[in-house]
Parts: sequence; structure tokens; C-alpha cells
Amino acid sequence: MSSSEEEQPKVNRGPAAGPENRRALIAAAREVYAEAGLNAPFSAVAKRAGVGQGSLYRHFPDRTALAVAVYEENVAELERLMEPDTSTLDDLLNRTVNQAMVSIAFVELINGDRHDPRIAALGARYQEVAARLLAREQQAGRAGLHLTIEDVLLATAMLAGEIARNDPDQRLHVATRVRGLFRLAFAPQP
Amino acid sequence: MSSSEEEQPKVNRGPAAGPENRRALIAAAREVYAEAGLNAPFSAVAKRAGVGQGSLYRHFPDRTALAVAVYEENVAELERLMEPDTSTLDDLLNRTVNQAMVSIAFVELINGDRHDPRIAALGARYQEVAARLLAREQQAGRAGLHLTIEDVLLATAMLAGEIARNDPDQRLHVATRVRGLFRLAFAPQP
Amino acid sequence: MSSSEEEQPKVNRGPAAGPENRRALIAAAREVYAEAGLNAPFSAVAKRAGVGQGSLYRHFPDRTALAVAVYEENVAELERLMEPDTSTLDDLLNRTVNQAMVSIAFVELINGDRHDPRIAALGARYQEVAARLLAREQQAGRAGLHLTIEDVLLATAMLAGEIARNDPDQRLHVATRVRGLFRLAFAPQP
Amino acid sequence: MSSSEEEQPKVNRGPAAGPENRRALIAAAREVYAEAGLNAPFSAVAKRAGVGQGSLYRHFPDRTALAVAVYEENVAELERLMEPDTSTLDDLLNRTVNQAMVSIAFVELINGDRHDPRIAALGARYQEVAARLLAREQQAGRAGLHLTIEDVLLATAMLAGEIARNDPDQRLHVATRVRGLFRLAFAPQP
DNA sequence: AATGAATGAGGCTTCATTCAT
DNA sequence: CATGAATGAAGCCTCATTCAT
Repeated sequence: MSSSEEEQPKVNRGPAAGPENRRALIAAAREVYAEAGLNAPFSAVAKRAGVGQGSLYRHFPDRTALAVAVYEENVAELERLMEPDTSTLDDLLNRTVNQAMVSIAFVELINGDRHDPRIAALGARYQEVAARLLAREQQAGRAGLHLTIEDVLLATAMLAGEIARNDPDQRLHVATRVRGLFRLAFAPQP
Repeated sequence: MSSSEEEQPKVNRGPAAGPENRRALIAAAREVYAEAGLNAPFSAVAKRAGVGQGSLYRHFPDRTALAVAVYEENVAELERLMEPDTSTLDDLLNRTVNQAMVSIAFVELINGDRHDPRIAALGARYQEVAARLLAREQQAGRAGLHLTIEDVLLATAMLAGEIARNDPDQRLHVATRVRGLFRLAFAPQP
Repeated sequence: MSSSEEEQPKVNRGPAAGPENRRALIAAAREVYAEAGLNAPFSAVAKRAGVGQGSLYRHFPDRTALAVAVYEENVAELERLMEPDTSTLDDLLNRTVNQAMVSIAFVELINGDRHDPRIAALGARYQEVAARLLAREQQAGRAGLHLTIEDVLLATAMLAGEIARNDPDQRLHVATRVRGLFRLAFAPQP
Repeated sequence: MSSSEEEQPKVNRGPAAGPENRRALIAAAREVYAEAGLNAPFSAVAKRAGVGQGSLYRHFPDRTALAVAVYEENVAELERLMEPDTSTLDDLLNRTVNQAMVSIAFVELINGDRHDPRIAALGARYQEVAARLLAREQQAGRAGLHLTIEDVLLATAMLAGEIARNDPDQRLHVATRVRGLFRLAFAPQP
């Protein structure tokens, strides 16, 4: 019984643990947020990551810093996925649904304090993706010319928000109906 | 600071103060909720109402009881306004916008714990109003037959939610664009 | 549905209700104490008695006053039961067991603040009963001459206290063993 | 009041204070319990120890954890003292008297929620000590064969309980009389 | 004299944040 | 740089007690 069941007294591994801790914290935060929302006790993240409170504060001086780090990855994924010439607004909605269903807190963050520059930066990247898709779809005649980028952003925000509000077992159904509404609203008008 | 800012030592005004306190609490709650959302400290409501903590608990044994009392009035107003034969789905959206703009927390409540029977009751009344309007509009050919009552409820929830998320000076603009989207989605399909 | 299920708004019955209320309060207190001990919320008694808080305070200005009123009846019963020439120390132990099993709080009271004159008065009456029994038993040669009244009081107090500490389903067993010990200790010594 | 009564603004002394705080908390608890019983405000312990509320909770997540820590020491002492071959049941009673006189709450604890596993563990150790002594005394012919371990446990519990109920200046006297009773009850029967 | 609401102090517990090691 | 304990403010809720009616 030398190692597996021991109560690891958690030796100070020194500076080397830096980047590793950072990653562990982000991963832990993602889990914690998914379970308890953005308002989960900050300390719960440190505990789940198996890292000291102090280290958490060193890496992420406040709540937002951590949340931004977590969801920076979400946006990055979105950018990657929307890259190909063939991706559509519908893909964006689709991806939005998936991310929202996995991680409700993303919505809370994006819709939280939009004035925080760090959040605004994330938002800008998101908007960039949406703008590209919209332009392409309109040129292809698959999206109405009445649509603005703002409309698209509003639609994704509302879709994600609505999914977040519903019980997990309702989400698929809700997502389907809401996307139905937006498809009608996005369609080229006669 | 001669009289209004005094720290009233707060004399026991007796049972007569009961109904008055109840009203004061609801009013205070409406303000507090508007400023800080549904999760504002419960005690802040008592303080703002100028009422003891205990009295708050006597009148409203828990958070939800208070919120329901506050928003019961909103729903009642809605019922009254949607009564006339001439009211439309558009009126509903319109009213939703107004209420949401005044009191963000209404949305939080309705979308909060929908399993709480007290909240469900409020929700049912809301749904009743929406259902009546939808039927009438469909008969009049002003709403598409593809629409279900659920679509309408989702639309109002999303509209209100989106308004709530935005800064006050953005709300009118946001409301306008969102309503534009839903008008397209609601229209009779060719 | 005129009377049975109504939410009696509890009309102020005026002075007439005085004595009746007093009795109701004592009865309610006995129940409440039995369920939750002497430290049960004072207000719970008023509620159970169906009487206003104010009336409770009028009749019994403090916790002790109420408890004393409740257990005055216990002592009176004891006095009555120990009256006959044939009653023995064993009867006293027996009765002690019964009362303790019914109402643990009696023990708490007697063992509470013995300096409170009201409690002391109850105690004196109790002691009087015990003294009479002891004298009689010693004369009859059924109790050892080494015994003092204090011994008897200590024994009953400890017996009651021990019963009170145990789970209800253990009490009978505990009472039996403890009485066995005291019978040996009380017996005339060779 | 130059230095000892100062309102120390309380600087964070760092982790080093940990073990020291733990000891201070146990010591403070012992005092507080002695003065006000096991139900003394939990926070009073923190205050008396000169330690933050949070630290108290960190060291002892609940009331019972603290009480067990406090009285673990009592049992340990008992075990040590009853070790020698020459110790007797009388020594146990004697020691019980001493501990009870110092620390009333020990009795409350052991007799409190016996179902709590932590308390049960303490109780088991206590019982073990008593059982060993009883066996030895019976073999030596100094204790009656009618006695069971349960009798001994009941006797010590009642003795301690009775001491706890009395005013400090009465305790020695009470202890003497009660022990007299139990000596008779424990003696080998003719 | 009864009623029951009002009041607020007090105890509990949870976290955000700091800081010695 | 990491660690994890210390700190205390803040919100929660429950009563004991008072008092207008």
C-alpha cells in the first residue's frame, strides 16, 4: 500500500508544475462549470484540479479570467469548424447547439458582462466567424438579404440561451423547434 | 440629511403594518430584482422595504414565494391586456418587450425552476393567454398553420431573455430586430 | 363546508378564553416537550395550543414558568400515588420510570436550574414524598438503615436521567437493570 | 489593559498556525463546553480560541467532530490509567468522577447521539476498558458475578451524569454518596 | 385580556481572498 | 512558484420578545 491509496500529501513540485497546473485548472473548471454553472465556488475548481488555492489565483486572478480561458477553446474550435468553404449558417446553429448542450456556462459567460474587454475579445472572434458565414450564404442565395450579422448573433445567442434554460432531456426537442423558427426567418424572402 | 436619511430606530407599528409591509416588500423586491436579479440577497429586500428580516420570512417563507408574488402581478396585467378581441400575437410580443425591459428578473423566474408548482401555475396562465391569441391569429390567417403554441412560448421566452441580457440603451434596438425575425417566422408560409 | 375545514381566522374570544387557554397551553406544552424536549421553540407551544404568542407570555412569563406548570401535575400525581400506607420505595422507582418514559423533559426540568425557587418548590414536594416512603420502609425493615433521603433522591434522579438518555426501545431494558442495581444498594445490610 | 485585552486585528500567521490553532480550538472547546455545555454556540469556541470561524470549520466540519476530538483525550487518559494490573473498578469510578467534574460535557457527548459512528468508536474504547476491569475484579472475588458489563457502564454514566448536574461545590459530596450506593450494588452477593 | 404581526439579535455556514512557508 | 491554512465578511434562517389593535 505504498502509492495508490495514499493520501498524497501533495508535495510542492516547484515551478515545473506551472503549465501543467494551468491545464489542469482549465479542465477542472470546464467540469465544474458544466455541473454547477459559472457561479460555482471558485475554490471548487482548485480542489477538483488538485491544485492549491493560491495557484489558482496566480494563474487566473479572477473569475472571468478563468472562464475566458476555458471558453477560449470553444471559440477556437468554432473557428476551426467553420473554416471550410462548405460550412453554412446551419452548421453554426448546429455547433452552437452542441456547445450549449455540453456547457451551459458558455452562454452565461458570453451573456455576462459584455463590457469586460476579455469577453469582448472572445465575442469579436465569434462575430467574425458568423460574419463570414453569413456573407457566403447570402452570396449563394441561401440566406435572405434582409439579414444582418446582428440578426445571426442574436439568433445564436437566443438559441443557446433557450437550450441552457431547459432540462437536459428537453434540449434536443427545444433545439429542433427553435432552429425551425430561425430557418424560416433566415430564408430568402420572396 | 435632516430627516429622510435618518436611521429610524424602527418602532413596532403593530399588526396594522401587516398589509402595508407586504406591499412594501413586493415593491422593494421588484426594485431589487430589477437591479440585481433574482439572486439578490434575500435580506436586501427586507432592508429596502424598511422591514425586519423576520417579517419578510413571515410573509414569504422562501425566495420563490416572494418572486411569485411579485410576478403574479405581471401575469395578471398580461391577462387583462390580451383580453380584447382585437389583441394579436404582435401585441403579446410587444407587451413581453415592455415587461422584460422593466423587470429582467421576470424572465429568470419563469425560466428558473419550472418544476416548482407555484411557478408552473404562473406559467400555465401565461400559456393560456398565448394559446388563445395563437388560435385567433391562425383563424384570421395572420399566423402560419405550422406554428404551435410551443413555438410562441419559445419565441417570447427568447425575446425576453435576449432583452434582459442587453444594456438598457440597447434594448429597444434589440427588441426591434428580434421581433423582425419572429415576424418572418410566424408569417403564413406560401 | 362551513365549519370543519375552515381556516379559523381565530376570533378574539375575549377574557372568557383565559382559563381555557391556560389549560390548552399546558397540554400543548406537555406534547411539545415530549417530542422536542424542554428547548423546543417557545412559540411552538402557542401554535400547538392554537393560542396567540401574547397569551402564552401573559400566562407564563418565561420558559420555566410554563415547565413548572406542566410538571406540577406530575408531582401532584406522585403525591397521590404514594399516599397509601402500602406504597414502597420500589413503587417510587416504578413511578419514576413511568414518568420519565412518558416525558423526558421532566428530568431536564428538575435537573435544570435547581436554584430557581419555583423549581426548588417542586423539588421539595418530591423530596417530601420520598422521605415518607423511606422512613416507612426502614421501619418495616425493608430498606437498609445506611440509606439517607439523599440517597433515594440521587437514585431516582439517576434512574430518570439514564432512561431519558436512551432510545425509547431501550428504556424498559435499561430501567430493569438500573433498578436491579438500586435494589441491591437499598437492601438492608447484614 | 495594556496588552492582553487588546483587540488584536489578527494578522494571517500562515499555515504554521495550523497545528497550534487546532490545539487552541480543542482547549477552547473544553473550556466552553465546561461552562455552557455541548450546545454552546459553535462560534464561541472560535472566538475563545482567537481563531477565525472559517478555521474552526476547516479543522472540525461539525459540532460532533470537535467534541470527539476534545474527549478523545479523555478516553485516552482513561485507557492509560486503567492499564496497570492493579487498577480496579473503584479506580474507574474514581477517574470518572474526576473527569466528569472537570468536564461535564463528556457525559453529554457519550450519551448524545450514540448512533454517530465517531461517538460509537469512543464509546467502544470506553467499554473495552470497563470490561477488562470487571473481568479482573470478578476473578479476584471483589465484584459480584451478577454484574454485567452493562451494569458497569450504566453506573459510570449515571455517576458522571449526576455529578454534572450538581453545582461544583456539591460534587465531591454527591460523588461520595453515589459511589457508596454502587459499591453496595457491585459487591459479591452472599 | 387575546391576538398575531413586527422586530432584530444571534447563531450557522460558506466562500473569496490573502499570505506565511 | 506552489501550497494550503487563515481570515472574516456576508447571507441565511430561526426564534424570543414586544406591542398596536
